[in-house]
Amino acid sequence: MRYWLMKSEPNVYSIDDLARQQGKTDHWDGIRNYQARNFIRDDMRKGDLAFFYHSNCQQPGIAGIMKIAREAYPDFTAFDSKHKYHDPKSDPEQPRWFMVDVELVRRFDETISLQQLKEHEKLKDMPLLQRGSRLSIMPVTKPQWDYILKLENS
DNA sequence: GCCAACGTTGGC
DNA sequence: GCCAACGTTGGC
Repeated sequence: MRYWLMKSEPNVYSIDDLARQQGKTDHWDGIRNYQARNFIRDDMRKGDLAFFYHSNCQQPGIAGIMKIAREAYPDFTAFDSKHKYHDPKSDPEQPRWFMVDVELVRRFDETISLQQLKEHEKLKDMPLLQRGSRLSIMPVTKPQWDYILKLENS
């Protein structure tokens, strides 16, 4: 079982939006980066856990936990010419982009802020904290995962 | 809104 | 295959 961190801009799609979905489950669309795609397509498995990270907002940080509810399948928004995530280079015969389904496990009472994460030497190797890193889907090691969970109530 | 860092595109 | 130009990301 693996652990992940998945970024989303809350003004586009927040953890509250996920909480409002039927069964608190939704597809995670719009990944248009090859490294991120490879992670979800090749390495994510049903039952893996992921942090929901809010990016590009007033308080960037980890807002809660999700579970991977369905493994990778073609991102159908790429096929829709009217969709903002449309990519003419992806077609149903040879899909370029993939998505998974996620299910909300729980929201944190308070977001674990990026600033807070930066304060911990134990987390300094996370891709999230690397200078200039823009990766939107990234693996989290078990020690990192456990360490971050302990920050929740500190 | 600014801007540094990064990924992608496309001419050559 | 190089690399300049461009678009995007995301913290601040």
